[in-house]
Amino acid sequence: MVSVEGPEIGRRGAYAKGVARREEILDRAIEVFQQRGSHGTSLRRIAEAIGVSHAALLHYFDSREQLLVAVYDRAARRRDADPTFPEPESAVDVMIGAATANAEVPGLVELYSTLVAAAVEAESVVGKEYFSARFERVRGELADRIRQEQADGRVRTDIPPEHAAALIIAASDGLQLQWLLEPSLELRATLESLARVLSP
Amino acid sequence: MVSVEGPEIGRRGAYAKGVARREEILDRAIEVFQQRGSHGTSLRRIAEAIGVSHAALLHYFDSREQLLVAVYDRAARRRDADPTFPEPESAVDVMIGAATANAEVPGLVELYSTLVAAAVEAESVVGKEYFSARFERVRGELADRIRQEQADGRVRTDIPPEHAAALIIAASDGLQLQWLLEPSLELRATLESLARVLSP
DNA sequence: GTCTATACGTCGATAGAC
DNA sequence: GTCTATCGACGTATAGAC
Repeated sequence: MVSVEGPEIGRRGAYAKGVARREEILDRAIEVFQQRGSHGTSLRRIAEAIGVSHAALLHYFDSREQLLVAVYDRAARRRDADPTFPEPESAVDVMIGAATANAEVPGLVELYSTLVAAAVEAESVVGKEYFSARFERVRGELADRIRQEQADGRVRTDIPPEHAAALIIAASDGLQLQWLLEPSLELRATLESLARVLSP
Repeated sequence: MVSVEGPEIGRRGAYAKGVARREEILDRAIEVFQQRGSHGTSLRRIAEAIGVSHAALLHYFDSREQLLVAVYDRAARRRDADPTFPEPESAVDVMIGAATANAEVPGLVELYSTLVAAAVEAESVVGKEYFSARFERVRGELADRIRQEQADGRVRTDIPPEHAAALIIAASDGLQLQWLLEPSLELRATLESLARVLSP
């Protein structure tokens, strides 16, 4: 899982449909995923937890996948906006911060993994668009940071910034998966080892 | 996706049920996934492609998930046994070889991603067991290799072998996901950059 | 705009006949 | 060993109440 903003998901027009109610639903849905992960999160069960019919959810979202992406997007924005979060000092710190924050909400990491896996399938439209854009944006931002850090002599210069960016994201995502299956894995320390080999 | 062997999946007893027929089914199913990825691979559609009823598949496999894991396992064993595969020179080469071989069968990478994502969910029993064991085994094997390479002065010694092993797997898996969403990503070159920063 | 009711087709899984 | 029949749950779609 990975940080950063972008245009909001699944809002058809600026004020199409009840924005407040929509966000209320997303907030309730976030709680559901925090509690249950991706298990038992059919449209019908989410609707039940919120206290509406499943058809009501489809009044605000075109499909289950769009709802799930919107849930993840809102949860990610909220985390990125968290003021208690220390400003990261380096590109790797960005991912260490995000990954260790995620470690406290495994349900949302599950949601992220599920959605990315679904996004690579041919029939995924919303997810493919969202995560393609997200990966590209985060890679670009990290690459910019790394370029600057290389200029400052804080990162080795024998690796292209784009490679370093893609590797940092991949390591973070991949390690979180391994950690979900084996919680004794040293998530933070392993990412710090990556930071070490990237420094000159 | 990642290499290496282990005990076979979902075989109840040594010669329980028709082993030959079972393997026949798996081979046909591998073709289905190579062609369609994970899309359109319900039990019923796989059964249709093979020419049997979906209930017949459940005669050989306890559940759809078990079938899928067995399909992936068989495909992975076959690739690992491929004699045209050059013997890897280093731990990172192991993953570079596997990742670039996978690049020719995106359908099986999709299957892998889907299964790992499903394995982290609470209701997954077969998948959780299989991929936990697989990750642990591959981490152990890579860590052994890296320990040796550190002793030989071919890998920097300021990173614990276990961290390097987990990072190499994570980078390989995570990059394959990014590559599926953005095929212009330089999969092989990026992994080679990882090899470079790991060398002294 | 918000929502319920309802129906359609598909899914994984099970039971039992041949 | 393989089938058909059937089950409950699912995502999606539509009609229409308020």
